[in-house]
Formats: sequence, C-alpha cells, structure tokens
Amino acid sequence: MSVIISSLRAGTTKHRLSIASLLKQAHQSDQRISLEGWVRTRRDSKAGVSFIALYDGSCFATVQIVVPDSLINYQTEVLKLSTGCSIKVSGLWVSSLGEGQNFEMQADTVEVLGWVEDPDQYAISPKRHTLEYLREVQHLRPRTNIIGAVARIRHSAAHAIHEFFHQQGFFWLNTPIITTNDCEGAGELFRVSTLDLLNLPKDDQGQLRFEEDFFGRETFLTVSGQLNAEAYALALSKVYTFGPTFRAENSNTSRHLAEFWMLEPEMAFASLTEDAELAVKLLKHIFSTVLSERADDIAFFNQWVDKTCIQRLEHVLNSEFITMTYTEAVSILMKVNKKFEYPVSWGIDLQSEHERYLAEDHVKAPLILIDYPKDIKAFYMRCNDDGKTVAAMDVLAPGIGEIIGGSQREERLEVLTQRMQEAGLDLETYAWYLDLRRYGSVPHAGFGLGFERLLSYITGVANIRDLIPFPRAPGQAKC
RNA sequence: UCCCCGAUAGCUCAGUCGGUAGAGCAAGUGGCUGUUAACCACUGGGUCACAGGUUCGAGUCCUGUUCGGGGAGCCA
Repeated sequence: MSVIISSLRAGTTKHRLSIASLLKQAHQSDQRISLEGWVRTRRDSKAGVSFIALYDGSCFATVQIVVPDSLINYQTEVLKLSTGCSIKVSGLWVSSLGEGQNFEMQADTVEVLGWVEDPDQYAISPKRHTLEYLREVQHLRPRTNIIGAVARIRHSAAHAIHEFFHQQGFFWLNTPIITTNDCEGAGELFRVSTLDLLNLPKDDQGQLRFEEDFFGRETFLTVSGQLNAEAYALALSKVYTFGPTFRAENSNTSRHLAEFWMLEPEMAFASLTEDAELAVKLLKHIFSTVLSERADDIAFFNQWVDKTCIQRLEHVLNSEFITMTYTEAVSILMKVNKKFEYPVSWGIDLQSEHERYLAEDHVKAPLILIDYPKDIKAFYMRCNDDGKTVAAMDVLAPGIGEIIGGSQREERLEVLTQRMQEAGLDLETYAWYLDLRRYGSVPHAGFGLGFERLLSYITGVANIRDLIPFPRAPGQAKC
C-alpha cells in the first residue's frame, strides 16, 4: 500500500506522486501509480465506469480517473463521491480512450479518505462562483481553480524575486515587524502594546506612561522596512526586504490591504537612474518566470479573467519602459483635450485619473514618472539641484496605478536634517537614521513594490483581496 | 472617511402599478451515455439582511442599522 510508484520514479522511495510530476512524465504510460487528492467532478456511465476528475493542487490540471463498476466499493462508495471528497486511488497510467486528455488512470482501488458530509451545503459546488462570494469562505476558496492558480502564481513570483536578487548580488534582509518609527511620516499605524487596555498607566497630567509598556516606549507594526534597510545597504551595499507590512488606514478600495507584502530593495552607490533600471529588470524577470513556470495557471486567467493577460505580460517583456519627468507629465496632461475632475497644474499630487490617462491612454504600458515636486514627497527623498524637485519615481501600471514607489535617498546630513525639521519629525527618534549620513554616507536608492498589486497586474484579478491568502482590511479579519 | 449602487433558494439573479415567490446553476432521485461546462425528466429547498414606519395589505414605498460592491482620498 505504501509503495506508490516503482519504475516511474526509480531511485526515490515512498515519495508521494503529485499530479504535477506525473504529467511532466506523461509519456511514460502503462505504469502502476497511486494518487491522492480531491474530487472535482464525478460522471457515471452505464458502460460500467465512473469518471473522476481528481486534483491535488500541485498544478492546474486534473487527472481523469476511470473507475470500473467491478470495484468492491463501487456501489457503496464510488457512486456516492461528490465534489470535495478526498480519495486515494491506485491503478494503471494509460493512454486515454476518450477525448480531452492524453492519459488517464484505470483505477483498481479507490480509498475514500474524507467525505463531504452535506454536498448541498458545501460552499465550493462545481459551478462558477463570484470572487465576492469566495471571500466569505476564505478557508475553502483555495480549492477553487482561480484561487488555487493565484496561490501557485504567488509562490512562483515570490520565488522569482528571491532568485533575481540573489543573482544580482543582493542579500535578503529581515527587517523588524515591530518598529519604533513611522517611516513615511504619514499614515496610520497599528500600535503594539502589552499594556492593560482596561487599566492604562497614566502620569499626573493624564498622559500614558509608555515606559511601562513591554519595550519601554511606543511601538508599532512596521509600515516599511526601508529605513532599516538603508542601514544594511550602507554596510552590505545591496539588500532587499520582502515581508508583511501593516497600515491601519481606513482604506476601502480594491488596491489596499491592512496587511500586505512589500518588496523593498536598497542599493548603496546608486542613483535614481540605476534604481529605475533595477525595477525594470526585476519586473521583466518576474513576468518571464511566471509565464514559463506557471503557463497553465496564466492560461486560465487569460481565458476566464482577462483576455489580454498574456499579451500584456509579453508586451512588457518586449518593450522599453517609458520614463518621463513629473514636469513633462504635467505638461502632457495640461495639453490633452480631456476633462479631468481635478485640474492639473505644476505642484499638485497627480490623481488616479491623471495617472490612468498617462499609463493607459498615453503610453499604454508601464510608465516611470520621476522628479516629483519635493513638497508632495517624503522627507528622505533626495533634493534635486533645481531646488524644487526630488529624485523620486513611481512606476504606474495600466489598470492598477502605482505598483512601485521609490527614490534616491537624501545622503547629505544637512539637507536631510532640514527636511526632517520641515516635516516636523522628532530628530531624537531618528538619530540613528541621521547617523547613517554622519558616518561614511554614500548616495543610495531603493523602491517599494506592492506584491499583491504586482499579482493583480499579472493575473488580471482586480481586487488585491483575492491575491493574498487571508486578506485583512478594515472590518475584515476572517480566519 | 466621503460619494454612488446593492442585499430575494446553497450560488447568480428576475420579481411589472403595493395584492402572500420565480428562473438558471448547484443538490437529491430516476433515465441515457467512454464521460469530460455532459444531456433529459422529476423532487426538495425562502423569517425576501436586520429594526422600525406608512398602508386594508410591503420583497416592492420611507427612516435607521449592519454587511457587500464600485469610485475617491491615503498609498504599495
């Protein structure tokens, strides 16, 4: 029973056979194999066989299991199998008699591992479901084609990211989840505390005594690992962080989560130009990896979710990214014969409608906007010589908007100190950050990439709540 | 947080002028079939989100609440 396969995978013992590895070697037929998985559908034929579509999640495809009515549990069990039941099947891997698949299993045993206790109540019935509905059953939705495909693509993209940076000589840096500073100087943070909420320690003025808290000071969940990454970039030259990030903003959109994954590379001795070049190379590497590694899942999205999915990724792979300064973008927007809800003038923060026009109508591809007015950007971005702009960049993807935001960092102590004072930041809290400019400062640059937004761009799935396994958003923390 | 839209069978939706509830899919049963988005027939399945109000009478009109979706802002 425990010997799953002999000659098909010679040299391995008791290694469980996945559908993915089976189909990779599908040319080898007439072997005895075993598979474990879940029933997607069952069809019965009066010719004396039942057909089971079996999936195990290792790839998009199902395997057709042909079950003859001569099996001892055919009447008692096989005919009662419904969508979602887990089974272990053994039999011969043979060329298929029917159309629709090249190979199939002629089963000689079917062992039921787990029944679906009430098929009528099972949330994942064999029909099309809306993503909104599937969000209500987060623990069961990975069993669907679409969420399963998202999960595999998510892995493939994450792996491609690590692979890319490793090849480029970057080191993966694990920055802290619990932080003491608000990296952006804006945005709501989740407080981390062990204080008794029902009995808070206060001083004579009624102020909270944070010195009694676990860390002896105020702490939060990280909104960005960038500042910490800069410390390591100024020692290891090239690092990147990749992990969860938290924002307590009350954002109710298809592009925001309270907990999401962000990739943040940071390079010493680098300019904004090199930063942008890195972003382009990274995106191309991820797209080409996913297209080849997960062609099956991408084909599904291309057919059912977004017909331009493959074309879009290939277009990015084969085209130069357009780089445009903020000033050029503003002049394009002011010249275009189109009514915007928010009028455009130099110095404004570009609205979604403006970014959309630029990326979707004007260049019809990912667009890199650089050199934004310093007044609308963060304190750590390097001031350009014009005195008006900073060396910032946004990579705008058609249909999604900002997918990457980055900058060259201000490496000059005096300029940075002044910018922080203007922003009203407490220099004491950021003393360590200023130290980085005090001791062997160098030009450096980096960016942040929203991982779920990237996956949205790849798959065409519009709401990033469907691209993270268990989404957290305002009022939403199921499972 | 703001604006707009919505909530009716397990799911997706229809429901006319205010007059006591419908379809498709799914499920169950039977028929047919090397089937594969199967097909045919039958059956079961409803506190019309919740709470109030108007009315002889509310799924339908009004108010509030909750939840969901789209857009905006914040951003990744």
